[in-house]
Amino acid sequence: MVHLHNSATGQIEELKPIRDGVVTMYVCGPTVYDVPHIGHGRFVLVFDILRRYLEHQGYKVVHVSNITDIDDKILTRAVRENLQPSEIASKYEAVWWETLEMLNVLRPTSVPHATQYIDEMLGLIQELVRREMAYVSVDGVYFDIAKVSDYGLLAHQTLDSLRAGARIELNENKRSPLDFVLWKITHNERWTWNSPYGRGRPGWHTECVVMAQDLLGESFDIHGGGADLAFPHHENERAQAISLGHNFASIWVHNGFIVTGGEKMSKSLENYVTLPELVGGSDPRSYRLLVLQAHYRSPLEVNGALILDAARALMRIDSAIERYRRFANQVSYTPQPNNAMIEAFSKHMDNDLDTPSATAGIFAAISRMNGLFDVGEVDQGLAIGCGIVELVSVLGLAGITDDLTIPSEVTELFQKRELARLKKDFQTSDELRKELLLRGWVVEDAKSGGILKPLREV
RNA sequence: GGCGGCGUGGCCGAGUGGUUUAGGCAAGGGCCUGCAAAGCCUUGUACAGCGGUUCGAUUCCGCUCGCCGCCUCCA
Repeated sequence: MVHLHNSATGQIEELKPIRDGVVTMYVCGPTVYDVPHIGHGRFVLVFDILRRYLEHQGYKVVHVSNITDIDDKILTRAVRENLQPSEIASKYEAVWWETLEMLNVLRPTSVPHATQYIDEMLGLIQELVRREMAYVSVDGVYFDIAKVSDYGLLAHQTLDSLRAGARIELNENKRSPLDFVLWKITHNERWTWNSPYGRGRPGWHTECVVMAQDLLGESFDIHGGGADLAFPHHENERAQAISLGHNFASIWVHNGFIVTGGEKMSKSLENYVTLPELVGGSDPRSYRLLVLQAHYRSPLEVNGALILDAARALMRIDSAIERYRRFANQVSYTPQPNNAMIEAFSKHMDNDLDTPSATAGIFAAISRMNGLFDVGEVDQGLAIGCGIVELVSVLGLAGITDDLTIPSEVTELFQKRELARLKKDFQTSDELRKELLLRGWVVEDAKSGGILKPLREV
């Protein structure tokens, strides 16, 4: 049974899908006005891992993640780059998907765009106004948070303490500083839509409510995003949905931040690193492993040295899997995974996605498998190795170069070296080994003969 | 000011009232090897400080110090 921490209750709760066998999950996606940074990478990886695990457990996962393609930041950027806002959005959305592909992140099952939902948003706003949950002011339509009795649920604060701490500029047009805009009336701006309230554009908090409910229904299982989205974004989404009498999300899942030098990574500081920079410089799986080795709700330190550490750890996984395959090719049966290890893995993952323990289990299994192969216990080693392959794949860590082809000149050089080595002509064999290394191939001499492996740069 | 979290061995990072105190990387030693690589074995005796509860606390409680996040756009 999968259990997850619910930000709404502060408790770890059992995931009880509304529909048997199907998990409906909405994850707040990016506003596409710039290249994604490693913070985006974390939330994407965390929810990708959750999804892969749920699918491994036999659930069908309906995974919706939006693209916010209308926002003040996009407009600002459009001016700066001298492009249309829609051009900015599609440009950075393209970068977004390219980067996620490098990270081996599964595409959501649906990717709604805010601009495709303007009519639906207006419909929701009108309904909120009709129910007197929202009011029309001179510069827009505002949601009246005082009408929601448990406003502050996700912030874990009372209305009074939220009010006391509010740092929002006073706005004469709002009844409470915490009221948020549903429809922003803007004249003389190029990217606006008609509405009963005047030309303008929707507020950010409305789009996710509309899109989530359109694609997942009035109630769904998981709503996720970064920890900073809990308040006010998710609070405000929830306020709108429950104002319509809907249950909305059952479990709210929020991931922790990326920190560098102990501080939250942000654009205003110099600790800002873009995702393409990070994953482009080395094996993109390194970042995924780093994310896996910390709990998703903890802050996570990321820097170049740690990425290198993870890359080395990845080599351990890869060479273990290569070793498993060599042994698997020598037996006449198809190995089956060791059950105990799969069960232990699931037990950890079921416990609020305890990926640190789950990955530790994989590394422990690698040691065991190697030990078994070392002493000739091939069958037991294969069962464990088979489990390793399965679990590594569940976590999205499977190597990209699994089915590698060896160029014929490399094979030739390798065979020459084997011969030289058999003749104990170590000088020649060492030269050939160097030659192969220059071509990107490593030779390891085992008892049974040389093994050719692609060179992995760290 | 309000709310929440954290301080673990060289680094990252889990976890737990006491049996073997994860895991990764790095470091030392050993085995294997023509050399290497990979692998295996092994060492490090960590839990901010001060009190309290307890037979026993890193783990529970209190206080102190330090750090961080949210309360505004933000993954």
